[in-house]
Amino acid sequence: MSHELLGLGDLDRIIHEPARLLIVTILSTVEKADFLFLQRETKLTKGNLSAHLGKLEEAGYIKIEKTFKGKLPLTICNLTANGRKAFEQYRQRLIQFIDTTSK
Amino acid sequence: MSHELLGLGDLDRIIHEPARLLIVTILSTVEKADFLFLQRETKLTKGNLSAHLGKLEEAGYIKIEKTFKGKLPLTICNLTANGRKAFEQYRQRLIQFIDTTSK
DNA sequence: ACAAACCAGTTTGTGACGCAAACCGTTTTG
DNA sequence: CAAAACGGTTTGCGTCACAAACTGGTTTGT
Repeated sequence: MSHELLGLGDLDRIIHEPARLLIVTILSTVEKADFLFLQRETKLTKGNLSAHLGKLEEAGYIKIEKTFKGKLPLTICNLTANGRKAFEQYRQRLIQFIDTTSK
Repeated sequence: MSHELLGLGDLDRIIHEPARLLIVTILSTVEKADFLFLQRETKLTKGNLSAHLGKLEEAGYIKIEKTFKGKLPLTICNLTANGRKAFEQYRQRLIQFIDTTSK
């Protein structure tokens, strides 16, 4: 078993964090989600969710659009092309890991 | 997609850390490994490796045996039953995640 | 009309963590 | 007998995840 092959060394830490992996996974199925929807689905606190969204945006993995629904603020997120690519690559690494460790 | 099903909420953080995942994966194939062997395989610094081994031991996932090879200290590690179980459970969660996200 | 409660988030504080550099006691080498 | 090497451990530091506190605005109650 080559440990280079395991590819664990260069796992994307942005996506590796479980809370963010969950967010990204959700976004990968839905192409638009507002803050409160994400909060309900992830069960994260607002503060926590806000921070993770900030990191994902800063990494260029999601786009955050701030608008209004009536008079209330509304934050809408969607995966960018880079985000989708990073997610897919992360999944591939997991698959590779699982595959390598199952023999 | 139920996010409960993704099981990302209760990923074992001890094992989730890539460096430790690598260590545990190696130990799962070898049933005994000394410090320097692990260092060569993981390419971690000594300090880093020492700290991670400490956490794994504290978690009850590995047993650390300190002996001597001739006159030099020799640290030998092996996975405990709990460690093996935790590793297998972690792999199962990854498999479940991959499976859930591939449809 | 004015306070109290609510909404949709952001900022702050804190404890834990990952990492490498510095260190330590011992042993071999020049 | 210095000095470098061995086999690690401890320290220091920047970063992070998390929840509590806060903010700016809106609705509700009286």
